[in-house]
Amino acid sequence: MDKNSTPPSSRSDFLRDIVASDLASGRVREVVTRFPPEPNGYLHIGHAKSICLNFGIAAEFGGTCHLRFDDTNPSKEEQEYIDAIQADIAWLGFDWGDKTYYTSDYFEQLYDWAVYLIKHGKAYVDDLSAEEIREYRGTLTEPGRNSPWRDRSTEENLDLFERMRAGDFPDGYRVLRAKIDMSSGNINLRDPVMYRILHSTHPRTGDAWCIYPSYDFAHGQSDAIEGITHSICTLEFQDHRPLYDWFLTNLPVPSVPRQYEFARLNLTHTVLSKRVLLRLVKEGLVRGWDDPRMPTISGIRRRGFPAQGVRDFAAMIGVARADSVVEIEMLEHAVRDTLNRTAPRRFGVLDPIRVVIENYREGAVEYVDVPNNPEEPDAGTRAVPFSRELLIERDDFMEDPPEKFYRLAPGREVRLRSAYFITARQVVKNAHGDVVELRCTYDPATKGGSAPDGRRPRATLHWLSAPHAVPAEVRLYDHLFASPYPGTGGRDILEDVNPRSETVLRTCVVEPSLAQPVVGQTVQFERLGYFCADPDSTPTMPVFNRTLTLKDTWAKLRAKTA
RNA sequence: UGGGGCGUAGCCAAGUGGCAAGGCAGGGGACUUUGGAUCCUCUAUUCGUAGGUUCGAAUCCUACCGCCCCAGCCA
Repeated sequence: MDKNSTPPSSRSDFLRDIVASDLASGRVREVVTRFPPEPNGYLHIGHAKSICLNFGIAAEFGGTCHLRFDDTNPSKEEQEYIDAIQADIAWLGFDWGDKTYYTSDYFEQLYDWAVYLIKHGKAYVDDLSAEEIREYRGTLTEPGRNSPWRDRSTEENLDLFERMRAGDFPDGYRVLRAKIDMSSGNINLRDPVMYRILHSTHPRTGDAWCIYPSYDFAHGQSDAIEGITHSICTLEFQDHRPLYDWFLTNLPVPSVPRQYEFARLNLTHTVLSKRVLLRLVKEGLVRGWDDPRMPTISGIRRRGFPAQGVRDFAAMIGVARADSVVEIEMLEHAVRDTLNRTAPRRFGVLDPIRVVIENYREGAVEYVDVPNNPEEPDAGTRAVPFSRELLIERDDFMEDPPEKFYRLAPGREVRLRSAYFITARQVVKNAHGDVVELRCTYDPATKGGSAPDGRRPRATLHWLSAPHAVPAEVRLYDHLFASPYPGTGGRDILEDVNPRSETVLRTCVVEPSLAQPVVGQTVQFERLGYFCADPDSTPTMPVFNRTLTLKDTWAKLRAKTA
């Protein structure tokens, strides 16, 4: 197998064990899973875990995975989200063929099943108000009480339910409830609401309905209709499983799926709550759902994270039932790992300082060959212009260098990557004492970056020919939340937003090959990190988002010393 | 004081009665035309705690402790 596509580990986990044994025992012939997003927001990295799980299991066991929009609440759902969700899953690299479903496609069948339960005395129309229902439900430690409407006749229930559908009542006027057990220790079994009245236009069914099924009444039956074998969801639905099973055993469903739960993803320095994400967008704290700092799929895509890295991350963290918070460094590792193998190397200087090579012929230009990716020789080389006036990173020079600083300093020789060795001869400063230019000399014998006499400079710097350098804007990103556990201090979580999560640099320069970058392509600026061309790029000003820095042991050393 | 879950290293996580995988993070070193990458190497006598069963327990039993979820006409 190609090392570039080797999964981090072909692991087994409790879900794969269950699927394998169901297949072995013949309980199921073929595996059918589903990813069931509600189209009320954008998908985030937590959904990516679920997507990789559901599509991954289906693929590994030769089954199929459906995409089903769980669109039972038109007051929160929009077509924009339906479109974005599909784009995100496709980008992640999964293909659901023609298996696109909507819970709303089953509204008629669900309605019929509700009537079926009424006829069997297992559902009733309740006239209690929302508040009364809450009161009658009891508490965690006290049982609930039966609604006075619980024992209506079948005829009356049928008539009322029909009129609910017909639009005879305003929102919230009545609900249809399952008749189960008001004293159950499991609150979900205390006569859960099956249908509520909602005069709201649905993105798909328009105004055809004014009653909508609840999640509990829709999900299991939708699974059954589609022949889902393993209905995988997150831990908070554990308490709903008895209800999920109750509907399936009390209804003439075509198949009997089973629900399994796993722990949802939590990430340090990150918030994965649709509610909070929506607020960040609505309150303008970020550039939108696809802001490069957002943990949304569209955000990390714009940031430059490769889908492969996200998939590797999902495989790396595994699946279990214990609540956990994964350190974001793991995600970053997976992303760096794939980018290291695949990202083309380029030169970019974020904070340029001028270097004049005094012994280099004025007006001369030569092109040096630079490897596109040392990790992959087949990627070839490119020609980068070199001339008398260069630009290097300001951080790569120190007039009075501390110990362990190996880069350029007065009198010191360093290598310019793939070009020549240069030695700093003189420092030019302005009236404020700021270094504005370095006068250097080069050794013509070191062309290509190696010396015939075998001497080897301690440092290699990236560089640009000043007259050929292309101005660019670079946006530096850091964690959206500085705290590893945002929102835990009793503050409003939005107060924890890192004010330095985005830094815009407008005086950067990049090599000529990046003048018209491919938007969405991530390259490595050598020695700096990975950068992805942003859609905000214009023909005269490319814009790059810093995906991640390279690991920087010098920065770490310096921080430790300071 | 009801119901449902979960506790293995700083963080994920294997392990299902035979003597604690792996990854991330961190430390040390080698190599290096990216202070990147790569490569070596170190980090749990111990599995929430206490008892018990057994030749043998992270795995079985008992009790206790801690954490998470549930009282939407959200999903």
